[in-house]
Amino acid sequence: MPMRVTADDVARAAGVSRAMVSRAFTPGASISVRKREHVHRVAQTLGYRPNLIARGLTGQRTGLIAVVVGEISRPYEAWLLEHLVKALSAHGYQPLLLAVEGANLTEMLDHALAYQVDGAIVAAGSVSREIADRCRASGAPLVLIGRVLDQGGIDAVCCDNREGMRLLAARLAGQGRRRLAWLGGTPDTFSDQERDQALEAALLDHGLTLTARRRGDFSQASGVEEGGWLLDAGLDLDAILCANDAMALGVLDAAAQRGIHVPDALAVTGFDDIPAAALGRCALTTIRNPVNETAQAALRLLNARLQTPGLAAQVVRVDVALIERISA
Amino acid sequence: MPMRVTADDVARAAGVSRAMVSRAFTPGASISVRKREHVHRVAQTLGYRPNLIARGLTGQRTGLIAVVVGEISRPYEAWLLEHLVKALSAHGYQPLLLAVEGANLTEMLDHALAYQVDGAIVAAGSVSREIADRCRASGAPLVLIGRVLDQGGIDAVCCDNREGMRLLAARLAGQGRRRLAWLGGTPDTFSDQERDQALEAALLDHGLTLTARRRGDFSQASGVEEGGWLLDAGLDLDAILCANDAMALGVLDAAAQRGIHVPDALAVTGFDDIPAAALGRCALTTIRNPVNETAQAALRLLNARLQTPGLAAQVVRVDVALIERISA
DNA sequence: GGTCGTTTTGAAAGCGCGTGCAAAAATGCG
DNA sequence: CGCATTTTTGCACGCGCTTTCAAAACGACC
Repeated sequence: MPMRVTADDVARAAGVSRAMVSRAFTPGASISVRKREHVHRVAQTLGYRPNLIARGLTGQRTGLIAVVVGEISRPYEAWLLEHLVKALSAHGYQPLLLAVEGANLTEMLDHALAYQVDGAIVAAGSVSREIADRCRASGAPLVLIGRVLDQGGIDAVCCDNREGMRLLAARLAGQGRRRLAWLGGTPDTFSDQERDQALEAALLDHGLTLTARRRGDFSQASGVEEGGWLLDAGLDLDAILCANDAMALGVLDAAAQRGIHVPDALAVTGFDDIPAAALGRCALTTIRNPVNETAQAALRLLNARLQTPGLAAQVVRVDVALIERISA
Repeated sequence: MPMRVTADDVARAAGVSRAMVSRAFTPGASISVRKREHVHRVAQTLGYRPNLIARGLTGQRTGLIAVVVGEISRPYEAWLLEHLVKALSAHGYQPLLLAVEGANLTEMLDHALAYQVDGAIVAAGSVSREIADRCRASGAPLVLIGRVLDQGGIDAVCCDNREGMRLLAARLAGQGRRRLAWLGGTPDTFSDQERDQALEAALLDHGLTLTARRRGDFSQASGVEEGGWLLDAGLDLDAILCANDAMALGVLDAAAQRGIHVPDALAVTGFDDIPAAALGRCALTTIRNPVNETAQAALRLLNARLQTPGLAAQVVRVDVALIERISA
C-alpha cells in the first residue's frame, strides 16, 4: 500500500510551509534562492514530485493535449503521430492518444475534454462545427491537421495539395503520358477530395482528362486490389496517380505481378513521401508532405491560441515538393 | 473566457445537493432511480460532464495508463500501438503516450507517474529493476511487452520467440537449405537476443550452423543495406533469416535488385507477420506474432494487478504460428 | 536606532469532486 | 397509526496543489 510523498511531507521535513514547497517548484515564484535549493534538496531525498493532476485542478493548465489520429498502423498516420508526439513533448505537453474508428469522434473528444486537456490536435475524422464549438466552450483550442473546415474559424495546418497535384500533372504531361487513371482514397476524406479536385484542375491545364478513376481506402492492400483492377481493365494506361503513397506502393506490386515495367510502360505516383516510398526496387516518385513542419506548425498554432485566446483562426499551408524517383 | 459547468451548477439547477450530482454519475451509488434520471437530464441540458481530473484527485484511479513505445513509425510498433489503444479504450482507460528515444525512459516514466497514471505498459527500451520499483512505489503496476526481466517480479507478455525460431529452422532445414545467414536487429534488445539465441539452438537440432551473421536496426532500410552486404559477400547463401519483418522486406528488395530469385535461389524469413508482410510481389514467410492477443493479455495482467495488488508477477507467453507464404 | 520600501514567508481559501456520517424520508409490519 | 428498518439525502471534510493577502523579515538610508 504505497503512500505518495506529498508537498506536506516535504514541507514538514524541510521546516517550511507547504506554500514554500509549491513555490520552490514554480518557476518564477517569489522565493529566495537559498530556500528553493534547500526545498529541492529535501524533495530529492524524499523522492517528491509535484502531483500534476492536483496541479492541473488548480491552475488552468494540465499539460495534456488530446491527439486524435486515425488508424495508427497506416504508415502516414504513424509517421505523423511520431512527429506530433516529439513536438508535443518538446513543448512540455503530454499527448493523450485517441484513435478514432468510425463516427465516435465526438464521444472520444468529449471524454478527452473531461480530462481538462489544454487543447486538441485532430488529424482524423471529419470535425463538425458542433464539435469545434464544444471544444472552444471547454476552453480547449482545436487544431486540425490535413483538413480545413471551409466555414473557417478553426486553426488548421494542411499541406498544399493543389500545388502537389500540379507538380505531378506537369511531370506526367511532360513525359508525354496521356492515358491517366486516378486512384482515390476513402470518400468523405478531406485529402481525397482536395487532391482529386486539384488533379482534375491541373490536368485540364495540360489539356488532359482522366481515362479512369477508381477508389481504394488508402491502404496498400487496396492499392494492390484496385491497381490490379485498373491494369486488367484493358484501358491501356500510361500512368496511375494515387491519393497516397501506401496505395501507390500497392499499385507498384500489382504492376510487378503482371510483369508491367515501371516506369517504362507505366508511371505510378504517390503522395506524402512516407519513409517506405524511398525503399523498394522501384522507388516512388511522389509529393513530399512535410510531416515535421506540419507538426511544428500545429504546435505553434496551439501555443499561440493558448496564450492569446482571442486570436483569429489561421490556416497554415505547408509547402510540398516533387520528389523525383524512378516510378514516374 | 469559457467557464466550465461544475457539479455545483447542476446541483443548483436540479434543486439537489452537490453530493447527489456526484452520486448520479457514480455507478452503484446510493441514489433513487428517479433522482438519478432527473440529475442526468439536467446535466445533459447544461452540458455537464464530471471533471475526470478532479475525480482522479480524490479517488485512487485516474483512468490514465502510460503507454511507452519506441519509434512509432516502425510498422510493428505502430501495429501494436493500435491494438493497445483499442484494448485500453475498451477497458475504459485512456492512453498517455510516451515515445522513448534513447535512454530517457526513466525520466519519461517519472513524468507520467506525476500524472498519477493507474499503470504503465512498456513496449520499448530496457526496464531496469530500479524503474520498476519506482513504479511500484507510486502504486502504478507495470506490464512489459516483448521483453521480460529475468530477475522476475514484473508482469510481462511476450511471444514465444523460441518456438518461432524452431518453426523457421525446421522449415528451412526441411527445404534442404544449408548456408544460412542471420540478420539481427538492434543489440541490447530483448527480441534480438532471444531470437538470436533461439535460432542458434534450433539450428543445432538440425545439425546446422550459421554461415554468416549481420546486424541491422530493425528498419526496412537496414534490411536493404545489410541484406545487400550479405548477398554481395560471395557467401553463396541459401537463406537469410531476419529478426523482424521490416528487415526481411528490405532483404527481399535487395535480392530483387540483384535479380536473385526468391524463394528458388534464396529463402527469406521474417518475424512478426506485420500486415505488409502479406503484400508485395513476394509474400513473406514469417512467424505470426499475435499483436491483438498480446495487447489483450497485457490488459488482463494490468487489470488483475490493479484489482489484487498482491498478486505474484506473471509472464505470459503468447503462441506463435508459422505463416507459410512464398519467400521461404 | 528609526523609518520606509522590498523581498520572503505562512495562513487560508479555493480548484471540482468523492464519500463517511448522521439526519431525514420512505417503507414495511403488526 | 406507531414503531423499526431501510433507503435516500445533505453536510462537511479531504484529495494535493496554487495563489491571493497580509504579516514578517530584511536591507538601505537618513
